[in-house]
Amino acid sequence: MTVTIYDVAREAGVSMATVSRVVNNNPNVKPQTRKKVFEAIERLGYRPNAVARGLASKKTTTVGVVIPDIANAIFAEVARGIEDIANMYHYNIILCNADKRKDKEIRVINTLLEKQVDGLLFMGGTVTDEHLQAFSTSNVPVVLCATTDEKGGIPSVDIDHEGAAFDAVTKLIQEGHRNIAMISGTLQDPANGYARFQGYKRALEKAGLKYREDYVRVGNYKYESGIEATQYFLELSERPTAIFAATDEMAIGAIHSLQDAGVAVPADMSVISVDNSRMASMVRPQLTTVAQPMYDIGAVSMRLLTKLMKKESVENVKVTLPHELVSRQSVAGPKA
Amino acid sequence: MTVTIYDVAREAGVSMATVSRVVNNNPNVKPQTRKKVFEAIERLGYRPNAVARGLASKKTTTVGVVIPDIANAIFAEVARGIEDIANMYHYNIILCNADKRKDKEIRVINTLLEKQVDGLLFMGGTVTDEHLQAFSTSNVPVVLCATTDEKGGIPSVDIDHEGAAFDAVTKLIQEGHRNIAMISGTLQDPANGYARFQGYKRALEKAGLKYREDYVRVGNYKYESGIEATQYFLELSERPTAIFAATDEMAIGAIHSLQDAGVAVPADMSVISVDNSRMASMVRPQLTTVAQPMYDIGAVSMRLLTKLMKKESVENVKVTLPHELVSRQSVAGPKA
DNA sequence: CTGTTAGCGCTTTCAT
DNA sequence: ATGAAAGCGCTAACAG
Repeated sequence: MTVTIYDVAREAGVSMATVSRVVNNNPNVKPQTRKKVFEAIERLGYRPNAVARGLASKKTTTVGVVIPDIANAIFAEVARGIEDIANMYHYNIILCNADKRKDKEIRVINTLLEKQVDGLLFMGGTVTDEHLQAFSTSNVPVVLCATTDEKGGIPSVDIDHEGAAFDAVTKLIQEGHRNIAMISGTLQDPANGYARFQGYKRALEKAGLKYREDYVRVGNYKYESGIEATQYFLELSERPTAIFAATDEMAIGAIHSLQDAGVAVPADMSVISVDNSRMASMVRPQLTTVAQPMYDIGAVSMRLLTKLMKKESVENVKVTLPHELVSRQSVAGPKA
Repeated sequence: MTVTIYDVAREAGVSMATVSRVVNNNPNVKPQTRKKVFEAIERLGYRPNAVARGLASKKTTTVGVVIPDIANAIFAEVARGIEDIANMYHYNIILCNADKRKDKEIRVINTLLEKQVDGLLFMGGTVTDEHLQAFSTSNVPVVLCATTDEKGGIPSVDIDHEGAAFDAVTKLIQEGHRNIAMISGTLQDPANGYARFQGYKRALEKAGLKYREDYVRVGNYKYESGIEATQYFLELSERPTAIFAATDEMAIGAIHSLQDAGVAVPADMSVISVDNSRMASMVRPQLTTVAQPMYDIGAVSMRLLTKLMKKESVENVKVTLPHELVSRQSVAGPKA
C-alpha cells in the first residue's frame, strides 16, 4: 500500500542508500542518478516517513512547547513567535497546555520526551526541582520562556519584570502622583506577580513615598478582578489618584470600573500597566503601558533553542529582552 | 546510554514482549510478573520511545492541526478546545500556522502527513481541489473546523454563518432600524466574509428593506478597519442608524470610532456583530453580538476526529453548532 | 500467561 | 559515486 524507500530504489534501479541520499540532499550523488531517483519518486508518489527517519537518525525535527494556556492572548503571541522561527528552521512544534499546574507540567514534559522531541520550550509558573528532575531524564536542551528559574541553571529568555513595573510606577510619580494603588497578580507567581509587585515597591521607595497595604489588591489577571480591585479603591477614605495594574487586562477592567463610577480617566484618575497587548489600543482612553515584547520572547527563545540543539556555542544563555514605556491616553497628572 | 525495552527485559528476567505488554497495559500478564517488570522499569528509569512505537504500530497518537493564526483570539480559543479533548483521549497535537495561504496550507499538510499524524484538523480559508488532493495522498481522517468545504465531502464542524448574520441583523430590524450598514469581511472568505454578508442581505430582504451598496464596507477583520468603515458611514448624507459588523473586533472599532466622533452608542447608533469573543464584554458599552461557540467548535471537531481515527461509525459528519444572540448594551431602537 | 521472531521504513557506517 | 547490511526501539503475530 504505502510506498517506501525500497520501492523507489527498485523503480529507479538504485539502492536504498542512494535514494536516501537524494532525499536528504547529500551532494555525493551523480546528477544523472539524482534525476532518475526524483523521477521514480514522482512516479510512485513517494513520501518519506518521518517516524522511521526519526528512529534511525535519532532526530525528529520537532520540539515540544509547554504553555500555560494557548487561549490567553499573551501566551498565544509568544507561541506565534515560537512557531514562526521553528518553521524557519524546519522544526514543528507539539503544543501542550499545562495551566501553570505543576503536575500537569511534569506530565506533559514526560510525554514530550517520550515522543523524542529534539528540544523543549517551557513556559509555565516556577521551575522547581521536580521540573529539573524531569528535564534531566533526557538530554535534550531546554529553554524557558517568560518563566522564572528558581535555581538559575537553565537557558531562558524573558523581560525584567521588576524593572518594567518600576518604570510604569515611576512614570506615574513623574506625572506628580503620590497616592498610587496597585492591582497585583498573585504573589506566588514569580514574574507577573511577585516581581512586578517588587518593582512597584521599589519605585515608591525611591521616590520617598510610603507603601500602604490598603493600596494593594491582588487580582487573578482577569478583567473582572481589575473591576473588583478598583471598586475597593474607590471606597477608600483617601482615594488613590492613580492605579498601576500588573497586566493590561486588569487595567482595562480598572478603566471601565472607574468610568462606570463616573470618575474620568485620566482626568480624575490615571491608569497604567505592563504588557501592551493588542487590547491596549482598543480601549478608550487608550492604555498607557510598558510594552513587553511577547512575540520576540517566543522568537528569541526558539532561536536560542535551535542553537542549543545544533550544539552551537552560545555566549549568553540568559537573555533579558528590553521593555519600553508606550504613552497613550490613560495617564495624566493628578487633579490640582 | 538510553535504556531500552530490551534492557528492562533482561533486568526483569522476562522477554521484551512481556515488557511491552505491561507497558501497554495488556491484561495478559501475571500480576507478579507485572510487578517485577515495573520494578525493573523503575530501577532503570526506562522511558518508552514513542517514535519506535510509532514505527512498529503505525500509530503516533498525535494529530496535526493547521490553523490560520494562533495569535488570533478566535482561533486560539478553538485550539484550546482541540487540545483539551485531544489530551483527554491521549493525543498530542502538532500545531502549524498557515495564515489562510493556500501554498502554506498545502505545505504543512504534507509535512504533517510525513510525520505520520493519525489525523488532521484543518482550519483555513477554503478547501480547494489541491487541498483534497493533498489529503488524499494519505488515508488518515481529516476534519475541517470552522472552514468551508467547496465540494462538500469532508467531515466538518462549524456554525451557520449565514444564519448568525441573519439573526444579528434581524435583531436590529426588530428594534426598529431601517438604515442598517454592514462592515463585512472580504467576500473571498466563504464563512466570515461571504456567508455573513449573505445573511445581512437576506435579513434586509425579508424585512422589505432595500439593499444599498453605500451601506456596505469591506474590512479586514481588524479593529482599525472597523474604525475606517465607520468613518465612511458617518460622512454619508443619509447616515445609517445601526451598524452590523461581521466580527467583534471590527464592531469594537466601530463603537470607538462613533464615540470619538461624538455619536453615542447605542443612543445615536446601534452596533451588533457576530463572534462573542472575550472582548465583547470588555468594551463600554458592552457589545451585543451573536455568540459563536469557538471552544466547542474545537472540542467537537477533535472529538469527531477521534471517532474517525478509531473507525467508529459516526452518524453525522457535518455538524453545525448552534449560535445564539447575546444581548448586552450596544443595541437600542433608533432615535425617534 | 510468556517467549520468539519478524519486521516497521529509514539512516549510516563500511566497503567498493 | 554507489551498494550491502546492520541496526534504531518497539509491536504483533504466532507458538507454546
